[in-house]
Amino acid sequence: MNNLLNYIHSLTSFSDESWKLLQPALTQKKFNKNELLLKQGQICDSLFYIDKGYCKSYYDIDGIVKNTGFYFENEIATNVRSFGSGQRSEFNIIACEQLTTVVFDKEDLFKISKQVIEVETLGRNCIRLFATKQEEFSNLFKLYSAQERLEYIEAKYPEIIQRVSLSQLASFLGVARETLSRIRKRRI
Amino acid sequence: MNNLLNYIHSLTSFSDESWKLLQPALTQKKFNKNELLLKQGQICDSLFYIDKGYCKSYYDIDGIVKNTGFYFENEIATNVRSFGSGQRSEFNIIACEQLTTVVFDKEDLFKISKQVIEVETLGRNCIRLFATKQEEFSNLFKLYSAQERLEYIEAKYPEIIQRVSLSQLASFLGVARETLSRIRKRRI
DNA sequence: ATGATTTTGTGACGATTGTCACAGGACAAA
DNA sequence: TTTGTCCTGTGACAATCGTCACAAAATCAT
Repeated sequence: MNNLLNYIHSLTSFSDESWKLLQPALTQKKFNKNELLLKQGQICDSLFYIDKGYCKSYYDIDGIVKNTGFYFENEIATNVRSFGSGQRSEFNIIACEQLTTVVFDKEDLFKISKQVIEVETLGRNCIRLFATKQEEFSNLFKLYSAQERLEYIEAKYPEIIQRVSLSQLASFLGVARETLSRIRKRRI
Repeated sequence: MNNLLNYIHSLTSFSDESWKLLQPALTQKKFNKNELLLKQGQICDSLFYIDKGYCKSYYDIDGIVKNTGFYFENEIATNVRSFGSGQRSEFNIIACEQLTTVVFDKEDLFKISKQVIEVETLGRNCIRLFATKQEEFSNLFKLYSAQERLEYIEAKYPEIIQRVSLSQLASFLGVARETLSRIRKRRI
C-alpha cells in the first residue's frame, strides 16, 4: 500500500483524510503467472494498480494473440473504455509474472469520488496519464517506421525491452516476430 | 453555446448552477482555414470544443507533415500531454475549415474545478473519451493491416472519409499517399 | 471562363514485410 | 540427464509498401 500512496502523491495533492476515505474501495490481490485479471467479454469494474510484477493486455483474434500493452510497477492497468462506459471488454489482461496488485472497485470508487473531490481529481489524473501514453504510442505508428518504433521504445521504455520477450513485443510494435528479429539483427 | 451544453449533458450530470459557474472559463473563438489553434513549442493551456468545422493535429518533421488526428463537431481538441503536464507541445493543431470553437481556459477551469465537483467530473469524462479513442486508434495498428484500418475507419468514422482528403488521411492511417490510393482502388 | 493550385492516379523499381518451414538454443520440470 | 516447451534466428518467396516521376482530374480564386 505504501507504493500506491507514493504513486498517488506524485499525481495529485491528497490528504490523509482522503486516503482514509479511499480505503473501502481498495483490495490487495495477487495473481499467478498466466492468470487473467480481465477476460474478453467481461465488463471491467476494476482498476489494477501494479505493485510488483507486470501484466499485458492482448486480443485473441481467431486464436492469434496480439499484444496491445504492457503494464509494469507503479502503473494502472484496466480497460478504460469498458470501465468508463460499462460495455464488455474486447480484450484480456493477463499476468506475465507473479503479480501483486491493489484493486480499485469501480462502484465504491465512484461513491467516494462524489463526496471527496481529491479522489475525483486523482481519477482524472490517472486517466490523463493513460491518455497521454496511448496518444504517444498511437503516434509512433503514424510518425515512424518499425525500426524507428523499436528504437523509440528502447530509448524511452527500456524496461519493456528488458522484461518482455521478442515474440511478445512484436505485435505490440505492429510487426511479425520474424521481422522484429531481422530489424534487430540488421542494426548490429 | 447550446451545442456545448448538450455535449456536457451527454457526458455527465450538470446542474444549471454548475453551468453558470463554468462560464468564466469559456470564450467563443473563430479560426480561419489554416489558422493555428496550437503551435509546436507552445504550452497548451486550452481545450477547444468544436462547434462548427473541423481541425487536425499534425507533426512537422523535417518539413514533412504527418497528420495524427482529426477533430470534428462535438469533440474536444487539445494536446492532453501539454495541457496536463505544462510541457511544450510537440505538434500543431490547425483549422481545416472555417472553425467555430468554445475555448476552455486552463487556469480558470482548474480554479472552478477545485470548487465545483461536477466540473471536475466533466473534466474526467472528457479525458476518458479522449483516452478511449486514442486507445482504439493505437490498437488499429497492432491488430490490422493498412487495408483493414481503412475499412475500420470507413465503417466506424465515415465523416473522416467524407470530409478529409485522401492525401490528408494517408499519414493518419500510417501509409504513403500512393499506397492509400492503391488500397482504395484494388477493392473496387 | 481561365489560369493556378491542389488532389488523385499510376507506372517502375527497390526495400520492407508477412508467411511458412525448420533448426538450434535457453530454460524448466521430471 | 533427459524431455518438453518456449524463444530466437534464418532461408525462401510472395505480397505489400515507399519513393520518385509525371499526367490527369478536381478545386479554387479571380
